[in-house]
Amino acid sequence: MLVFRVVQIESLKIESGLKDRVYDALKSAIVQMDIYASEELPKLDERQMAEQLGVSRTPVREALARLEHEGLVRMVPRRGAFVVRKSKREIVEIIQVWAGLEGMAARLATELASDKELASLRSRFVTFDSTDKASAAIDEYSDQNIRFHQSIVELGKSELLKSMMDRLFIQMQFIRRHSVRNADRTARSVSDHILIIDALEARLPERVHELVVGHGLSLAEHVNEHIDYLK
Amino acid sequence: MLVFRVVQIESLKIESGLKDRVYDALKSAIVQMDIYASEELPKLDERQMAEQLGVSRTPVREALARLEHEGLVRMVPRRGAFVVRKSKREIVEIIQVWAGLEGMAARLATELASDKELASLRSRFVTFDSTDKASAAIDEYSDQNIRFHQSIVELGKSELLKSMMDRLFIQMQFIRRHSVRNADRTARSVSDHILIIDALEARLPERVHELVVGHGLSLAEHVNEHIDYLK
DNA sequence: CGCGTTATTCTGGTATACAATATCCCAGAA
DNA sequence: TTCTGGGATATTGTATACCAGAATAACGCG
Repeated sequence: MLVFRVVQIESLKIESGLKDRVYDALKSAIVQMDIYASEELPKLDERQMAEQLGVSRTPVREALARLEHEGLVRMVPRRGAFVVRKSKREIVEIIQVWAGLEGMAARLATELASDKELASLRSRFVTFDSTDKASAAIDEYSDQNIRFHQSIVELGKSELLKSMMDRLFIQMQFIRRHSVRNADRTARSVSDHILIIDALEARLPERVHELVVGHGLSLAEHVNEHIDYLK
Repeated sequence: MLVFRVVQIESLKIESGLKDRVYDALKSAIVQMDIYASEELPKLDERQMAEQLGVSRTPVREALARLEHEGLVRMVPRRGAFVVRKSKREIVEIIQVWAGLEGMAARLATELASDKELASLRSRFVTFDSTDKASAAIDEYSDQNIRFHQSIVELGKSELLKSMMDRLFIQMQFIRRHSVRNADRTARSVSDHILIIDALEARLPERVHELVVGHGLSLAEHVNEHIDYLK
């Protein structure tokens, strides 16, 4: 049985230690990698990475452990760390969970978001795309799309919700780069967004929840049916 | 003559390293602690714990890092690791997220659960409580209640969903021990469960989703209004 | 006698050393 | 020539050593 000493905690200072910088470096490196390009899984060498970053293996291992917990990396005992390649099923699960969480965020937003915030949401996302969706910048629309969903999360005003969705979002980055830019889906997406904003302004929690979840699940279904480069 | 079958070793290999055992030991120790009993936060001393467990500090630190990531422990740079005490707001957020995920699980279950599984769900959870809810075992009902919700999660058949809810569940353990056993809530809970099972059997995704979410959120509200020992 | 300053100690963060084991290559036999 | 087995090598897992900063105690000054 473990015995713990008891102390009083006073200040909670937040310093970004070495391991955090290593973590950030590794994460961005991993996200940048094109996982689905080669057949072989890239292996992450601790020594090599430590040397490249100019630190010892210790913070590298801590960073890898965090990345493993977030699902970006798999550490096999005595074998090393590997970047994980998600199966289609796993990707679909991620999107489904995302949908559930975003739905809850939107639901909470009907109680917690101010009129001003909702007005801002509408002005930022409705005026822009609906007019010239067919024009040029599909990438720009894609960014806009992401910002819309992240705004929804913000309006839910739940730190936990936000942090969990951030973690899932990292995983979705992989897919986003490859995701088909489907004009049909884009159009439907825009109209869905309008419906969602309407329901938010009408303060209808159940309806918003259902709209957001349905919107998210349609993406899951689309990925499940049309994305074939995933095993 | 002996013939050996060729097996896939990777899936069978269950090597629990030293850090995993340390992790399990720490987690159970922390969960057992009564966090809200004393005013002071227990501090976790790395050296002391390493000595008690007969290992070096390294695996202890790795275990602490994992626990921090799961939200049970907070590591303050150069100050040490502390068991976290959740604020009421954080508890409410946990329950809300839980509700969102469980709702999604139930929704998925309307497509993925077999008739047999749903029948089993009904037989296990309806017959039992509705008759003698006022009788004796409130604790037993509480366990039954948990099993019901975990069954819902299982039926969603999403590993990700399950793992995320397991993590949240650990956090809720703290609260559960203190949670008020309210007869009124218990009664409503039972009838809610019946409605949920009905909707599952009717394969109505939106309705099940809404029922489960509503059920979960009612707990969040209850905690928010009636639990005062949380700061 | 009390408060502020400084010195010591204690603890966590990082680096490094050691041990265990998986991988790889080559030699020898079928 | 190919397959198997054993050893060399490389890499991870764990332990220990060292360093920096914070908590604490001791000391001196008002």
